[in-house]
Amino acid sequence: MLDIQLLRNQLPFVAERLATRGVTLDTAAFEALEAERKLIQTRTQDLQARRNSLSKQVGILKGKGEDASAVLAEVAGLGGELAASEADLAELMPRFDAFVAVIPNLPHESVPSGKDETGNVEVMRWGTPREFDFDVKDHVDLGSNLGGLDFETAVKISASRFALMSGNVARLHRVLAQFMLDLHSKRHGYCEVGVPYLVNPDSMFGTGQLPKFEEDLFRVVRSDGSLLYLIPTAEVPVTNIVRGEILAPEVLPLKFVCHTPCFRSEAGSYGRDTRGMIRQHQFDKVELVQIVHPEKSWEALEQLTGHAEAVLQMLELPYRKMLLCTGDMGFGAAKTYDLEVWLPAQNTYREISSCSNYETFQARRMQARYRNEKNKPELLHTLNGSGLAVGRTLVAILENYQNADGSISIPTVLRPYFGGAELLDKTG
RNA sequence: GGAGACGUGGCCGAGUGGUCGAAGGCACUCCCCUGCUAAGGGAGCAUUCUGUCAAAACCUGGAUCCAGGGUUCGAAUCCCUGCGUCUCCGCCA
Repeated sequence: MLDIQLLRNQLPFVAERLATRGVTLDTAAFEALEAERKLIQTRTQDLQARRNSLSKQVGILKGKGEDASAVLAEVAGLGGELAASEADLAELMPRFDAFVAVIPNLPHESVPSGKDETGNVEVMRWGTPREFDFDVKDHVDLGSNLGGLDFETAVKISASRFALMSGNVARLHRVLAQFMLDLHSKRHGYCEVGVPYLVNPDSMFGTGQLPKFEEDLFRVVRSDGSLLYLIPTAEVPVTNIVRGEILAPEVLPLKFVCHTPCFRSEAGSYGRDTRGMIRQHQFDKVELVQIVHPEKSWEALEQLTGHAEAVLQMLELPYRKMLLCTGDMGFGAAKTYDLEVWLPAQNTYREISSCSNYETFQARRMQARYRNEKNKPELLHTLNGSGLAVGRTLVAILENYQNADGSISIPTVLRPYFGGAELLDKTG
């Protein structure tokens, strides 16, 4: 959420920055809401002040045993007007809040302007795509050959866009997650956390999924009618750890790593990436989250992105690092790097990690603060990034490490997890 | 699932409808005193919104004692609902 004061005081500037994202801020609508708010709120508060002071007088008079009927009559006359004014305010504020809640974050000044993904800027490439002297198979064929990837059975059990992994594929998938957790917790200084996979609407609001993106979520209706949502990313439960908290500055930065399944309805993506594991309703991801001092978030973004890159580098997977342009960034992000891994079967780079600094955008929604040098509560900055998407990493390993006979060489850093083995084949 | 108890500031804890945003204690900050890592004295110490202001500070006012409703001129205090915690029983591990 944006700072209300910024909207009030620098509306043209906000509108201009949002326009770079392709978002049109209805400034006239905001000004109308703000004018109405100011009128109704000040009127309501004046009436409340009057009511409070008269009621206090009643108490004083009665305490002295004197007659309070004159004051009571006066305050009685206020009742209707006050109730009406409070009702007006109660009607207006949700509209006001709803307006502000769907305004995206302002892009950082270092973010290039652009309409869509074609405006993204390649920052660097790492590694060289391998030359194959045989026809490459895609991960679906490779996984099937290994006897461990079965989408038909997954459909029988559940629905399309789910996968059934077994044997060596399931094991490789599990090992990848464990490798990432080990790396981030032992070498990069993150605290591993285990979190609920179902979260309440407040948490979804806090990180920005609600109210605007409900259609992307799976939701669960409980017997009492209340709602829980399946997490679309561990970012939601992990970042919400600090919701409503005022942290002591010395605990910063908080760094969490968390492995969870992620559930996305993928509404609106019909027909895209229908083959294979690239786009699933459920996928595993190891997420990095940092809660930092506001002056430290930009260096933290570089650091966090580097931690995600380290996974790719250690797995020796070629990738490129993209700086997203204004038009391609997510709702709450001020700046985002995407990491894209090379997929031989698609002959292209595909997103495998997205690392963002949200500055105060999520913290304001969550009221996540720390005590600053003046001992006053001040909003934190939040960041998160995939480190990495496990399903897509599995795809990348299968495709990049495939051999002519359909077996898969095991990346060096993973071999300890396989008892030193160097090759995965059907026998697993 | 059944029965009961409870939800107050960073923590503990008082508060039985009226000047309570809230006694007292602990912790913390500042000052004084003190020659010895102790003790004593004084002061301060919730959050948030709003008005004024270019802005900040100050100041004005509103709101907040789990949440949401209700009763009342007035609610931390009474009533209802929900959520949470604890204890006992049942159930399942």
